[in-house]
Amino acid sequence: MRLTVTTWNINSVRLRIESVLRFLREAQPDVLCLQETKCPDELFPLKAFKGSGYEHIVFAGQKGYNGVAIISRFPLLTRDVMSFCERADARHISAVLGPEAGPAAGIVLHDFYVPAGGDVPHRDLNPKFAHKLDFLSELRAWGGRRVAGPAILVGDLNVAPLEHDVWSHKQLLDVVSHTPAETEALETLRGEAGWIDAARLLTPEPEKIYTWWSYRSPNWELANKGRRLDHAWVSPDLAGTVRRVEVFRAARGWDKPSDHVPVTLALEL
DNA sequence: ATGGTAGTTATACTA
Repeated sequence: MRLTVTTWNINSVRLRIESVLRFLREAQPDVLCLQETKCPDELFPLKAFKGSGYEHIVFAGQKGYNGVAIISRFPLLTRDVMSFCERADARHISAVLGPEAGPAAGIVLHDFYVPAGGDVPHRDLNPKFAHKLDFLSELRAWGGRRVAGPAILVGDLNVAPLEHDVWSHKQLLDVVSHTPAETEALETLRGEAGWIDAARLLTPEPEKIYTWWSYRSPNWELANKGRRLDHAWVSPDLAGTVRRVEVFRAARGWDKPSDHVPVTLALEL
């Protein structure tokens, strides 16, 4: 079977609910993992998904900031939420695909939203950057222990780890999301835990891949000063099943867009 | 070299 899992930082699920439904109609992934839903649980737009074919939804939100959700065609088991840095931030949710998913049953889905880290890339000057580095350290401590059995980790990791994950490696070396402190931390924790970067498995460097274009840059399409902040990783046992990683760039040009676009991982199981 | 935009929420804050 073909299993498709999309990750998308939606930057307010309520404001962009019509874009979410449009994407589901057009791309029809099996699972959609959202970040930055910016929505308290009691206000999550569950009813909007009724009748859409996506009846299995887990979410963890908070007022105003952060928030993650997994929206699935297949039943989801064992919703789990981890907290990092001793904060109540809604930055992770996981679930397991149920028996109805056939060959995909039992795959663990992790949906992450890593802190953006503010503007100044120095831990002593910027508590938000310190929080980001601490979050990555905790992710490293967690990842090494927990990857056993088939698993997929997706999300807005807010780091563009490789040289060709940004429009200009040299110009972004001191810009938060591409500093060596972040890129080395992310690559180290990924490697130690054995996660495979699915996008780079199929599209190795030096080909550029971007999934985010700043709101602050006019003419995003022409300037194309993007970064690859959104990732899809698979456990080693799934590496041989990766068939496609698609960046849905068109969504950046939709009305009232998110600054991130959907990224869809396709596995043949 | 700087400031640029967007969302939530109602004032700064986060990105």
